[in-house]
Amino acid sequence: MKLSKRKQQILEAIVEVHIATAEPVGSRTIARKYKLGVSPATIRNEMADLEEMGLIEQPHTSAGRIPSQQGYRYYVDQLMQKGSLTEKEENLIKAVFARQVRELATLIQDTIKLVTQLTDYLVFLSGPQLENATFHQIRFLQLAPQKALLVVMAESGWVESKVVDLPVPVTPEELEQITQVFNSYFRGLTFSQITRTMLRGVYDELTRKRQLIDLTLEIIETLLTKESAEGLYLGGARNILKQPEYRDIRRVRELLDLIEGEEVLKSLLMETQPTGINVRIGKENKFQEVEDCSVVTAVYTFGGNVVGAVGLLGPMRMDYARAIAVIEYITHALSEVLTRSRLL
Amino acid sequence: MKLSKRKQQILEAIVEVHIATAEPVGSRTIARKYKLGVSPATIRNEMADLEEMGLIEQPHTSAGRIPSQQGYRYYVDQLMQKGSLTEKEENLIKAVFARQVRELATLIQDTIKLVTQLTDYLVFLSGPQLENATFHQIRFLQLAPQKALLVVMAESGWVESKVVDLPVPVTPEELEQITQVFNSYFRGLTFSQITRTMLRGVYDELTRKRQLIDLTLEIIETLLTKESAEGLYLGGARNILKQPEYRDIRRVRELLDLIEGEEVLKSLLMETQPTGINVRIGKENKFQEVEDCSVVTAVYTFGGNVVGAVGLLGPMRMDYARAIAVIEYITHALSEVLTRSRLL
DNA sequence: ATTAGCACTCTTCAAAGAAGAGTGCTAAAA
DNA sequence: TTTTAGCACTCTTCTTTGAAGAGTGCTAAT
Repeated sequence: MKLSKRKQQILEAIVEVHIATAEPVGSRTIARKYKLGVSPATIRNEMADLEEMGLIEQPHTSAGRIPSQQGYRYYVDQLMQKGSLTEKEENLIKAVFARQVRELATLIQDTIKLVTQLTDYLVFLSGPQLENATFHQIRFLQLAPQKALLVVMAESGWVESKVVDLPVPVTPEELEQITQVFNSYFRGLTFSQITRTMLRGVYDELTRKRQLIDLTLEIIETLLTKESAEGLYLGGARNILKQPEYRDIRRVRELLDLIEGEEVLKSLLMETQPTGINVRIGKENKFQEVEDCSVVTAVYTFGGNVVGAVGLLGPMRMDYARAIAVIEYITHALSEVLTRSRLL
Repeated sequence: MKLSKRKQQILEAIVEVHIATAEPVGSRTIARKYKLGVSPATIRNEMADLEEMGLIEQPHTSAGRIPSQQGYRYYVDQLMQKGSLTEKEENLIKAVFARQVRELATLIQDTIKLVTQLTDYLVFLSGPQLENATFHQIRFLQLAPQKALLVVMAESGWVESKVVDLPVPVTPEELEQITQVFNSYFRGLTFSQITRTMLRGVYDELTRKRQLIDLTLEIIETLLTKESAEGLYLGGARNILKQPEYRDIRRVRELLDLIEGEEVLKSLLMETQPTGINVRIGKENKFQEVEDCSVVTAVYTFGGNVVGAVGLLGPMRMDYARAIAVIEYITHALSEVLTRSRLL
């Protein structure tokens, strides 16, 4: 779709003013705020054209115009200036991520909180998936005749374990045999090649030399409070109520349904393309539940592999430039911290 | 506070009708629905008395009456008939709890969902605390010169483990030494006596005899997706919007603040008295944030010890009889399942 | 002690009107 | 041919008004 320079300017003005005010934008407002050197009447003519092209629409006969879904799309693809964070904001992010990271769950919660502070949208994040990690080995630690601890290790250094209630009494030799089988068969494969689901990372902080007893004590403590690395993490639900779109309680209800349902948000993260920032506007989303919302997502990585995604959900009238800038910065920072701290 | 039989009947009528309708209750309504054998005028006189005693109040000069906080309290303590679940509802609960429980997290989520279906209030639940469990032993499994898996066991059978990055290279003998120290010093003490925090349970299902390899595979899978046993679990936020009290977006905002804040809800669960059902009405709650809400909580147990609590939060105009019945039934059922399935 | 009757108060709802914003069209100007 | 001033018209929003309804408190009669 080709637009004259002036039509572009007018469309941009409509989108930007509407994003800022949540109100329909009239020809006078544009003439006043953006000095295009033409009168409102001329702008009106152009607006009639833009409406015919489907880029803007009129809520009712005598209101200003609001961008249509396609209008937003054109804006995002062609007109929008790349946004950036203030130095202060970047420093805030760096400060949070510079802290020594003990627990993956803490890191994720901190990230959510951070994004919550930086935007007024719903923040959602999928915990690291380990599908593409490489199996290293398993080990058994027998605890009782019918009870053992199974330890799973990935080549990256990730280790996880779980108690197994054995169906029958088993000798150490039998356990050893199973271990052999696994380790010879699976070494070097990714977990997704072995099973299908794959999550959870473990790591621990370094402490001083001779304080091994203290350390052990501390480990017991953190062990007992450790949190999941799977599933969906959320924040900012309260923020989104600031948006005038959510003045109607029904919209809020739909939003809470979405949040409690989880599946849609998970799918949105799953579908995220690994390259760049994904922007889905209105009905571009496959899910009916979010067809009047927009979603900005991007993946984050560990050692170059995609392991999860972060998303923002807001009204179509979202500040795309800012949302994109925040998601971009955060996913990069998160990838870096994750890789650096070897939490996976 | 002594009330005549008739005043009691009138107060009960006001509370019950108001709970059902969310509207102020007038003298005529009471005369019509409850056959007290007196005219509206008489009821009006009694209502004037009840108002003077602080049990009911008038939103404005010419509206009906609504119960005051003290009115609800009197109702809950003196007038309310004990509620009960329908057979169908009890069967639903039994059906859910009869399923083989693999994961503690799943059990908790199921419980929340259940209560969400049974009431229209916010459901919140604290995961099992293990403070009062008894330490049994620890074990180390060395994974690398500076890396080991620490396994912690409680006498109840609970086991948890975590990878430890050792600050310096350690010999197996040194690890053995530390193990000895811990096991001799701490055996028989509760975790709260040893450290302060204490959570997380692990268990696994029994499978068939020779399928150890399959089992191991499955364990890897579930291990990688295991979830936290700590913290606060929530549900039913969407439900509570059905309450007319939450037609105002500001109330919803406060509610979301409460949910995202978590601290207040956690405190409410912490403060729950171990005996019976706790009902806190309006300002009886210490927290300003919930001073126009009511909270019904009760603890659940494992092997006789209190390990967590379940709560319902709703408007003061809550159906107390039902809320209490649900919480009572659920906490008992949960305690029983937990103990039976040895998840802790 | 109870009740019928009634004046009074307050809320809620709908209708009506005024104000304001913005458009589209026409005819004139550039 | 493009732009613009002018103006009638439409639609929303806000305020006012008035009527209807619910419920009370008081008084006097039962």
